[in-house]
Amino acid sequence: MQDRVRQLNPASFPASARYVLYWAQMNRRLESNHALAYACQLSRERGLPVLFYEGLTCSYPHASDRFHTFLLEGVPETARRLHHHGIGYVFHLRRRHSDHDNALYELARDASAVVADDYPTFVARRYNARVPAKLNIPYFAVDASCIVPMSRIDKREYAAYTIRPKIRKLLPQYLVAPPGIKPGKRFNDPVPAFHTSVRASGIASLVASCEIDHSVRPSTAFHGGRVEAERRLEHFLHSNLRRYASGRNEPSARATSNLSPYLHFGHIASLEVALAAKEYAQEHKLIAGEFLEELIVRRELAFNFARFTEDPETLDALPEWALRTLRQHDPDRREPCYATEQMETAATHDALWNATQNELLLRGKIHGYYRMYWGKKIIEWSATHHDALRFMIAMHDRYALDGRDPNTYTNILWCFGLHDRPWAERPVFGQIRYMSLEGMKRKTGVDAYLREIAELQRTGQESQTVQGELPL
DNA sequence: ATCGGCTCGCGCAA
DNA sequence: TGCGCGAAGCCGAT
Repeated sequence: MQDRVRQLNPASFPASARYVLYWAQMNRRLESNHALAYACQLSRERGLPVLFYEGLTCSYPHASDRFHTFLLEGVPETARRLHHHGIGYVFHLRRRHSDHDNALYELARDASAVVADDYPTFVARRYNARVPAKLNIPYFAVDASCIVPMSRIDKREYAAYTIRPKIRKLLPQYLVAPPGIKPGKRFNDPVPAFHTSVRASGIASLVASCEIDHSVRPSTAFHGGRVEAERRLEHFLHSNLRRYASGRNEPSARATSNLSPYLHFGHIASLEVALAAKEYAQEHKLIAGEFLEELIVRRELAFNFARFTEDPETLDALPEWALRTLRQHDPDRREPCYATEQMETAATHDALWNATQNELLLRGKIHGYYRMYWGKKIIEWSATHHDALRFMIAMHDRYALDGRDPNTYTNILWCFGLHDRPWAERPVFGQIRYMSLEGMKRKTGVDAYLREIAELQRTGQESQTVQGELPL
């Protein structure tokens, strides 16, 4: 556990306190959560109960019905499970910009310590840089997101091939069930007035009452929450794991896990998914290697990148050769060259690209393989490389349920050469790897994907099954 | 249908 | 210091 815990301020424990406070910034689950387990460990050592705090504000960029709905859909189940374990729960919904935004500090006043997520992007990164110094109680950040703790890799890795042997070597030590949730005492205090009770039937009206962007509708495909995450994992294991290796780069086969939104919102842990996939593969004589490579090696490479990068949202983070070649080709003429509105509304000349953009607009996620194509074409059609990067990040921030994640930035910057190698020089891209529509047509079922997305656009409904897949 | 070249630099072996 | 090889490819030659 010590590999996962960092105290981010010099404060010591106060003489008296009412609880240990767990601040669920990213990991909103009870299961397979080293951070919550650490809060429970402290609570046992100090004979205190645990209070689980989760906040949702209207004020972060691109707050919308899509993100609010997904997050709120997880809240009733979280409340139920916490109650069952005797852990207190405060959920604070800041609906208006004028509402008070002091919940964490108010709760910390009666706390013995704060335990938060060690997470290298988005709000958690900013909070962990700012908040600990303002508290006079210990503030611990716990790595509950990676299987091999980020602290075990001591430098920024160059590519998958350099981190892979390190992870393989450490994996036996960490691919094990984490400590359980046993608080030192049951939480019995009344919850503060700013707690918001959420019922599944009330989510739509709650979302409507928030000062957020109501034009970004909830995803057609993904509902949030622990129960939904577990259901998708089961579905993946039974229906898709055996064809993952052959079908993962065939979007119309729908052979991937679709767990990235749940991993990002912390409804499920990659550790649980990995253990479940390994066990299922053993029982059913399958090979889970390719899936585990994606889930562990490449995901943790992304966390390693974000952790060791000053600002993962800029091109500065690229390797020297990529920066050099991009700089050289930035003045190249783009043909066509689209304004961002034209791309955002999926109105380019390229039907496949438009479909990937529509998938993002409607589902809130693009299939991993087509997302590379999506990004490469944005580089090809944007006035500058800087514009291309800004647009890709903005699209994920605004529409993607798996956006703002280390994986997001790594996948986007991969399109600019990160973790990749140079290739034959060409206009606009320089030595950055190029991808073509012809390649996509040759290697994937573009027509089937176009039909699927067109159907989704027409009906607003997901068609439930494809060949080889069991009903969800 | 398949193959090699494209091109840089990391990390290990020596 | 030398050498093998790498997150998803392209392209032209055969």
